[in-house]
Amino acid sequence: MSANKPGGASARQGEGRGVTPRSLDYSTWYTDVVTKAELADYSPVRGTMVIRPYGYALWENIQKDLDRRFKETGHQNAYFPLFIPQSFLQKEAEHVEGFSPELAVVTHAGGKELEEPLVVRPTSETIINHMFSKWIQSHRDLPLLINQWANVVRWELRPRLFLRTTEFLWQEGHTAHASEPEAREEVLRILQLYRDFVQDMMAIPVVPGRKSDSEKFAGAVETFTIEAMMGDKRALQAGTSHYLGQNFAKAFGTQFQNENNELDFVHQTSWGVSTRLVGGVIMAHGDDKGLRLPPHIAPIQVVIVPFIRSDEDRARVLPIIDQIRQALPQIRFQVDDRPSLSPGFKFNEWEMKGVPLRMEIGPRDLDKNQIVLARRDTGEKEFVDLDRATHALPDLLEQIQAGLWEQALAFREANTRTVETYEEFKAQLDEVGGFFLAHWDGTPETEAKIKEETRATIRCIPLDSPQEPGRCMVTGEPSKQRVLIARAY
RNA sequence: CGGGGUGUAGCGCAGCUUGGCUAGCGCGCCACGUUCGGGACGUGGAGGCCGUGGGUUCAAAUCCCACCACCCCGACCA
Repeated sequence: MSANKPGGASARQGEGRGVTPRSLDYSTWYTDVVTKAELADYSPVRGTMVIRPYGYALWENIQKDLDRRFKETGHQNAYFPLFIPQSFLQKEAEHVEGFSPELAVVTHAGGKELEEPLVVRPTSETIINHMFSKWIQSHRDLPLLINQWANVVRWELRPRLFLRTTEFLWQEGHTAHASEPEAREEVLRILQLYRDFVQDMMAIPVVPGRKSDSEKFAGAVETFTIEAMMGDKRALQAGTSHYLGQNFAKAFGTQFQNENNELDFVHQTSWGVSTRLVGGVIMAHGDDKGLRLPPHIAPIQVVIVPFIRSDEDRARVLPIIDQIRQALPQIRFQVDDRPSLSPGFKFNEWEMKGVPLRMEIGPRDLDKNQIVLARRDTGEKEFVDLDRATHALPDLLEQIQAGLWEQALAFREANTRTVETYEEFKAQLDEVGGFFLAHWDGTPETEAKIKEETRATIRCIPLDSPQEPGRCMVTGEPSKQRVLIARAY
């Protein structure tokens, strides 16, 4: 039976109340979760999406915490324009080569053809350097630590909700420093910041590492990455931090006078995470009932479903709810008192939306002076004495945060293998998939061969794995360290 | 760009092979009532340029041609 006939995978999409099971069709499961949890919806222009209020609230929570971390490390927010003169892109050779194929270009405006076409920014290194070159004169102007929250456009060939949309939201940090060591320190500081954020807030374990030359950012000297494992065992690049060296500084003349009265080019970094993180949290934690959100970033942490059948019930139940909410102002509550829907319907809906904790309360509970708490991560229900509720709720949220982390970590560990030979690698990749730690001779030729033959890529050269002499699994040439290889999004 | 599909009510689909009745079904939506501790039920109701343009025909959702859009798989990528 072909995939698009009735009964095939895509025919199931959107059907019924639940989502397509992950085991049946992971890709359709993902799309189902995004649309049914009301995170996003398709927009009329190919590859673009509308981020719906619930999805946007999730992004805002991500933004809020990251923004705080950026500011704590001395960065300031600014905003640079969407339009960039086409000639700017062409000033840095690798940059233009890397981005040309995916640019959206404005050629007409105000009813006339433009003198010079404008590129809709795919990233802002060029326009920011243009400005930096005006703002920086002295070593006293450095370091310059700028971040911007923005939308960017990349005309990707194969879009996918949140993971790769034509237009996406992100933050891009751009910094200029007086020396290479200082800039490199910044690159790793941000990588660590990203790692802490994704692990502590999103409960997704990541492998920090350096990208191979062929995988690095167009125009960078070195690119660092955090790589996460998704529920189908594929890798997701969750954030990148680039050491740009003096490449852009030289292209744009971003110079300063140092303490020795010499003119020098600044050393730069850039780094970003995007709305792709939302896709990451879906695929790292979601199950066949839908989304499972880590409490630290969940727009709604506790949904309260009251059982109310009469005014008398209402008079008993609502004050208790108010009391609990007032006692816990730090928790994000939502009370679902929609009268026309049955409790079962509500339970399923909030499970689809991944709310970490559900609190049930009705006359029957109040008779016993208790409430019911149901965890989204384990599905467990427990009865809690009313007077213990204000302690139980925050405790449980932390347990759920930790529980999701433990599950994701255990899953990654169980699906990460060290392999010695290319045959072993290929067999295991097809049979079980996942992350592979293997020796590589460091050449682009071998890297290309692996990619060509297996569709897996070298995700990174991990930073925190030990130096360990070995032989490349493909060529047998010497290698100093194992690298992380996987199929990726 | 290559391969595979799909466009019919808000969503999911049937109808097309073999042209013809008032274009159906499920879910959702609206009103009222009964329900409500794991996806409730009854009654009544609203909602359609059948993707777009052209052609064939007495007659087109249905046949022919062209176009457009979107989805899935690959190459590019945060």
